[in-house]
Amino acid sequence: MKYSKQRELILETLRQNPCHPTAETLFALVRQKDSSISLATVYRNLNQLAENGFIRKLEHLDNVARFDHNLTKHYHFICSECAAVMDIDSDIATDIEQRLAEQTGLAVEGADIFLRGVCPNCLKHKTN
Amino acid sequence: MKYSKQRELILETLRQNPCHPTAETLFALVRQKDSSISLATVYRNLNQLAENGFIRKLEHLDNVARFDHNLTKHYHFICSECAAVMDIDSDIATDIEQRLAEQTGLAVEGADIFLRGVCPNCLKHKTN
DNA sequence: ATTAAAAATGATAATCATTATCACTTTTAT
DNA sequence: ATAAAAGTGATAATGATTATCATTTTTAAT
Repeated sequence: MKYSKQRELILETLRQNPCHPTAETLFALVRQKDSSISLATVYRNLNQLAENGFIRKLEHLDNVARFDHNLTKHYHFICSECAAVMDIDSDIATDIEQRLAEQTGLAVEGADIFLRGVCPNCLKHKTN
Repeated sequence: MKYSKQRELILETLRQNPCHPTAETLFALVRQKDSSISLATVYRNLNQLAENGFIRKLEHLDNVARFDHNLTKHYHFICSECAAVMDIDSDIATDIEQRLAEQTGLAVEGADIFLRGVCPNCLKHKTN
């Protein structure tokens, strides 16, 4: 992977916005700093950064891919009202991969846990 | 929801094919019984059946929606080689929703757990 | 049984996130 | 300094899904 200033800007912007943004959201943010950057470049670099382990691609939260700068083991909570994403500590399901491997003999590579619900902010504003 | 013979055929076909098929796969299967059924009808009815709780829509396994006739609480394992989907008993992560609610105070509505790995069949055929 | 409104269908166009293409530019190892 | 490799911007293509719409089917009331 050769250096590019666009990629550096994209990574920096993701790290400054730990809200699990989509490629489109990041594109808008990055455009503020580099008005000529292309959407294709954002997509390309986000995928490449994820493939090389610099960021995490969350493909299955939404129907859009979201990107996460946080590489530590954790899961995600998505608000069914506002679609905000929160990190959830991995100790809510300890050793789930190991347990599955033991119980079933399957070759488990990883686990993704997505929790759905209403975030505190939306709960506060709900009338019903 | 008014009766339709197309919807009945779609539901019946899904129940006979518990392999978590996509809409396209079901379309091909259903076409064998009703050669004039439309792809739009398959999509429409699968969504409607899921909305009404007759089936489950698995939107976040793949980048395609898959449909599950099994309404009991369970999670999924997807093979990274062949994309086959297996049901995983929910006791691998007991009370995960309740634990999260207690630990964080979040209003948890549900949990989806996706396990990734290699299925027994692919493992057998892997050379490396 | 008849009928009229509501819902469903089939065909196909539209949408939307993402990827592919390609001429041109930047990076980097020599 | 330079040439190959990799990256970029613009835009076309893709593919799953949804929307549209004229026609048909279902269903509840007469």
